[in-house]
Amino acid sequence: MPEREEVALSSSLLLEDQICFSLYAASRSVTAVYRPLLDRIGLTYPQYLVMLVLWQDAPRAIKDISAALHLDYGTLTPLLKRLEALGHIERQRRFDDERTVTIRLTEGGLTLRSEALDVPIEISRALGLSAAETATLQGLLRRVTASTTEYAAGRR
Amino acid sequence: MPEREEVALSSSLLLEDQICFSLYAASRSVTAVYRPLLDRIGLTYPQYLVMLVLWQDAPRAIKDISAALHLDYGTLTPLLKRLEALGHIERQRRFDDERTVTIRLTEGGLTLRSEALDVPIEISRALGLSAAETATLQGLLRRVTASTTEYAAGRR
DNA sequence: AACAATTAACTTGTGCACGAGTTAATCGCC
DNA sequence: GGCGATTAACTCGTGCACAAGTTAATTGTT
Repeated sequence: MPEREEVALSSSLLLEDQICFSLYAASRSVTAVYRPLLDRIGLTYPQYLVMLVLWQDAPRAIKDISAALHLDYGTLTPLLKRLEALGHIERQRRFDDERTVTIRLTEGGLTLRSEALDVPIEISRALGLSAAETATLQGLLRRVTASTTEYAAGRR
Repeated sequence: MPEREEVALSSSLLLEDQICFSLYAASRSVTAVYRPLLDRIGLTYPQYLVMLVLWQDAPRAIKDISAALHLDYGTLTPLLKRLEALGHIERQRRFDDERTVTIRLTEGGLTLRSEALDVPIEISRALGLSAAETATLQGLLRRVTASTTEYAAGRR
């Protein structure tokens, strides 16, 4: 077979062998399921994630939202301004530390939560996994995130 | 406990319960590991995916690249123009069907492959999973992609 | 042969992600 | 108490993703 090159087993460059591609494809495909559901309440997927963080515990500093979602200010600052324009949140400088901006939920932002309650149900249906499989997947994904985060930190 | 609302078990809005977030976080974290590796050969991660597709089988129509990566023309057209500007690919209208644009590898695009050979090795090291775990993860991710794709198609 | 429908690719506009550089407030240290 | 270092947030520029609309070539139907 002269037209097929010999490569080391663990270094295949075939697309379907790359875990990264499965991850990337799955992530985009799941986000695509969220889109029409979130359209109904007027949020994008990253905006929904920020609201999840705030519904869990608000008011919070932007720094804390950043840490929870692993997103930097360059992403969050404009996103939070859009959420503010939508009337879901308010930003406020802290008295005792003028560097910090605190994000609080408005009345509207709080009541939006009840409209989002059925989103996770619909999503878990779309994933088509059993509870056990979901748990396995989540465990593996968390380990991947932890390993790669540490790996990246080690190269800094 | 009056300050903690009662919610149905399967519809938690807690961030850490959302599989989607684990998926989103893992995908971005893995891409972050690729970034410095791909910087060395001057590619972004999506550009690298396109090159993987082409190294596997070129020349190909843009339509085929789109199908392989589940990316639409709005993403691919400018990306391919950048790869062309880098000298890795060439675009060419097909004689027998003037609608189709065929993408072929240049000499430079072909030799780039050898420089990319050690990327997957480094990545699999960074993931920190055994071969068996990697296989399990990939299997679950593929099922998620298949289920969600079908689910989205059913709502069209 | 004529023409409606489909198809491949492109364009435009919006919203992430992220790197790099900037600003202003606070902290640490002498 | 003063001053360099750090920190929180912002800004700017690039490159995806994706929806929606456009264009030109091809196909299918009569």
